[in-house]
Amino acid sequence: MMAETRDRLLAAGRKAFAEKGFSGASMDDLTAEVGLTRGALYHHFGDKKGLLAAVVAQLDGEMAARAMQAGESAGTGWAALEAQGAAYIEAALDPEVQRIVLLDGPAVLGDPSQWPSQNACLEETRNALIALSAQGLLKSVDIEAAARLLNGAALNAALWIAASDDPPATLPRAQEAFKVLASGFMVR
Amino acid sequence: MMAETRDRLLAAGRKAFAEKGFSGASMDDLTAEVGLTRGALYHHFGDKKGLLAAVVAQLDGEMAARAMQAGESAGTGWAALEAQGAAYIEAALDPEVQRIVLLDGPAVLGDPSQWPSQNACLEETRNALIALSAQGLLKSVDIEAAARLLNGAALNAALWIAASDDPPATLPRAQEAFKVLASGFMVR
DNA sequence: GGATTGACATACGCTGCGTATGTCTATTAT
DNA sequence: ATAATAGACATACGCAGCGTATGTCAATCC
Repeated sequence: MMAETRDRLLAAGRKAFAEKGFSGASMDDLTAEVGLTRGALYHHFGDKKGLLAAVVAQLDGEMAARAMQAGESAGTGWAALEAQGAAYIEAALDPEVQRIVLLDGPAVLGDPSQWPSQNACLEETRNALIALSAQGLLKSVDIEAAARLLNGAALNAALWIAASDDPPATLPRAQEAFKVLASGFMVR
Repeated sequence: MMAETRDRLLAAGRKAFAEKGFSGASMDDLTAEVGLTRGALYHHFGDKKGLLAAVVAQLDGEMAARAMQAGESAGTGWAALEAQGAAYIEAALDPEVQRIVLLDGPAVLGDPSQWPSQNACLEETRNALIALSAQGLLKSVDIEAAARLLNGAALNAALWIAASDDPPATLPRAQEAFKVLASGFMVR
């Protein structure tokens, strides 16, 4: 019963934050939509930010799962990183992800790498780079820095795509450029 | 007289937004600090978002000026882009820039490329890439996409650096990695 | 010299958050 | 079995903060 209430609030929060943004979402409306009051919300999540953090963690997990799957099915080596980046860009095209994880999340909760959810996507990128390094396919660069830059590039690409006139047409442009850019880390 | 009032409000907004974030900044407090009331603010900027937009435009202009100067003094060719990127990363280390332009700005005003201030830094990067392309030093990539990715990488690097334990030590790691990454766009 | 516009201040209402308090149910202890 | 306690919510309250409507005063235009 209690876990179900939490889930309902989480789902309502996800919807409201995606549609109206963090500051635009009313906790009164949000809770009423699932037949509850603010009392339940503050009991489970502490405050408005707490709910956002929970929603972000959920979305982050889903994104990482997709990226990991994409990386695995692309086999090993350099193709895995490229596939992962492409998947990340695609995931970030989701309006929910965009608004909640990429825009409001950092503004309200601070730098993503400090989140308890520990930015699972960044972790994925790091792992891929480590694997490449072990295979001798990577230039000698700072892994952490490289992962950061790649992630940032992909993230910004997604923002660009979503705001563009024709997202479906922009997507491949970004993904192609990402591959070329990432090749900067490749041994020649 | 009137321009001076506007400037005072702008300065107060810049300070308040930097220190307390957008939602944390009170328009009452902010205006009182320069001996005015909210009436003046709404007269000059329309609403709270209007003030933020004006502050962002100001900061954006300053950043672009610094990046351009760095690019010019680095001479021509590939070094210019690298210097520009490094300057961008450094500029983004400023807490004011960080909080206002990189965090709250996108969350409140939406994608930076849609801002009236037209993200001057992105423009700089684009120009540098065009110059490189004309010199035949650039792989055949989508210029717009490339500029986006480079900018995103630099931006995220800045966020990482600022949140790190030892920013001064992290800075060179990021800048070095940026150079390596950017070389992905270089003809071999 | 009256009318109009611009540059602010003042007053008001409403939304919305967080907290304090109340109620009911389900355990746990005795 | 019942008393006590803790958990899961709802209700009630206070307060900050935004936007708007209205008022005032000076400058300018006709």
